[in-house]
Amino acid sequence: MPKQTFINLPQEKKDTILHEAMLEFGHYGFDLASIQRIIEQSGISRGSFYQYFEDKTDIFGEVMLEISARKMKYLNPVLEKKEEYGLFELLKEMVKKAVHFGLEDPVAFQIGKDLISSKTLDMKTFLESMKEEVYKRNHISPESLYVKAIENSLARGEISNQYSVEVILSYTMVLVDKMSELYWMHMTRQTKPDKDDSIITEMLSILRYGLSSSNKTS
Amino acid sequence: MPKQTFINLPQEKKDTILHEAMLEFGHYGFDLASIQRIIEQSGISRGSFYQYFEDKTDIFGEVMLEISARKMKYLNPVLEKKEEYGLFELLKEMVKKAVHFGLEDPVAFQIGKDLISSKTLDMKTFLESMKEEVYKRNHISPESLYVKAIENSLARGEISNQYSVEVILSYTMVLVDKMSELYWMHMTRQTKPDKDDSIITEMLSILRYGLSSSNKTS
DNA sequence: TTGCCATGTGACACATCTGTCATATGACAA
DNA sequence: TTGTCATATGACAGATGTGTCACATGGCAA
Repeated sequence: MPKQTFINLPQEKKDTILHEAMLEFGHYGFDLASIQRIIEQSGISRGSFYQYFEDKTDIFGEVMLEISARKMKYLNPVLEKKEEYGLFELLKEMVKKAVHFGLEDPVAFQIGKDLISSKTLDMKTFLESMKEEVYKRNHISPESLYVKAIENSLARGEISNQYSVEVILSYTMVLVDKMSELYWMHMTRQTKPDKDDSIITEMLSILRYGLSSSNKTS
Repeated sequence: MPKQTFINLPQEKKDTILHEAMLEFGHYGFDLASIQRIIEQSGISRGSFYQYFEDKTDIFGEVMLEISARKMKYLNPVLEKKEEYGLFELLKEMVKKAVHFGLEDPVAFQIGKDLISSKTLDMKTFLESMKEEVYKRNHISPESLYVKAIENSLARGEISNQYSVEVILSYTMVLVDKMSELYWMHMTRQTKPDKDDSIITEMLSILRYGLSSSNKTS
């Protein structure tokens, strides 16, 4: 957690520092990110930095919280209606919102995407507790979200009960990632308007048929 | 490429150095790996190291080639019969072999698994050319392998032609990763014998039904 | 034996980074 | 005005890392 000194800072200064830190972490990843460069870019002195934060991990945590807060703004409209969605609609909406977040806030997006791979031993446990914190703040986790949607769809008979929820969940989560990646590539390469989500539709229809009850008797 | 001096070395010494380098890269990843530690562990001097290799990238490349050579030993039995397999059998065999490789050569496995995430800018292009090199040496690439299998299965009517090959390929490759991960976790946590591949079977059957022609008319 | 050449060695120069500390600044209260 | 306290600063110590270079060693050929 940042020190009180940082919290007391005028919002503008806080924003600058966090922004520069985001750029640094996004560009170099955690391990290679340099406090040196962050303070140079932010225009604060070395001494000040250590009066704001304990160390690199500390500011990194703050950056992660900021990013997750921003991302939640995009996801919340979907989450609020989560009871209404079946699994497939939920997946589609989540993918679209995640990518829209990336398009409109690329700096934040970049970090969340592939910063998750540090080799510092302490880092893995730190990231785990980070996730816990984020889930706690937002009263939600991907697992609980998707498990609920899966159970809903099971109850509705949209999904065959021949598969275990664990396997469906794994399947689901890995597809979310892949669909996001493909949709992202599609959205960033095309100059076309926003509307073409045919890639998501196509991948989801494979999933839908794969999980459909009709297989049960085949 | 390593210098001639390294190539001239007695095999035992070469093995020691590459082994220690593998441990180092596996433990710390490329960015945080230290030549210092590699030479300490290998018992060679700093000067010698630079007479063997240009720099860290150089020895890393050699390590990657060694790993891919080892992995190919596991995959080759499958690849030799690739024409005989349909997509689903091929996927199953590839996953099983990849995990068996991991079980029997964990050090090598670890590096291949998640070392692919360096942030050094040059690194991304380096890794790309590395892959090219490996594919060239083995006259194969995952893409070509799976595309062929998909086309075979399409020809046999096992797969509906309502989906594009690109989407099926994406689907396939991401599932290979996930199935490997799950099967790996299963194999490393259980003390049970080797035989239980039910997780793979379950995930593949979702894929099989998802891609099956019968959906076409539904 | 002598001389040559491939190989081995570690001290060294230079760079980068982190975290600390003595000191400066500036605002506000007494 | 003066004293106090939060904040700001950058020089500094200490760690770690890379790549080089002048010199040592040891085997082999003449």
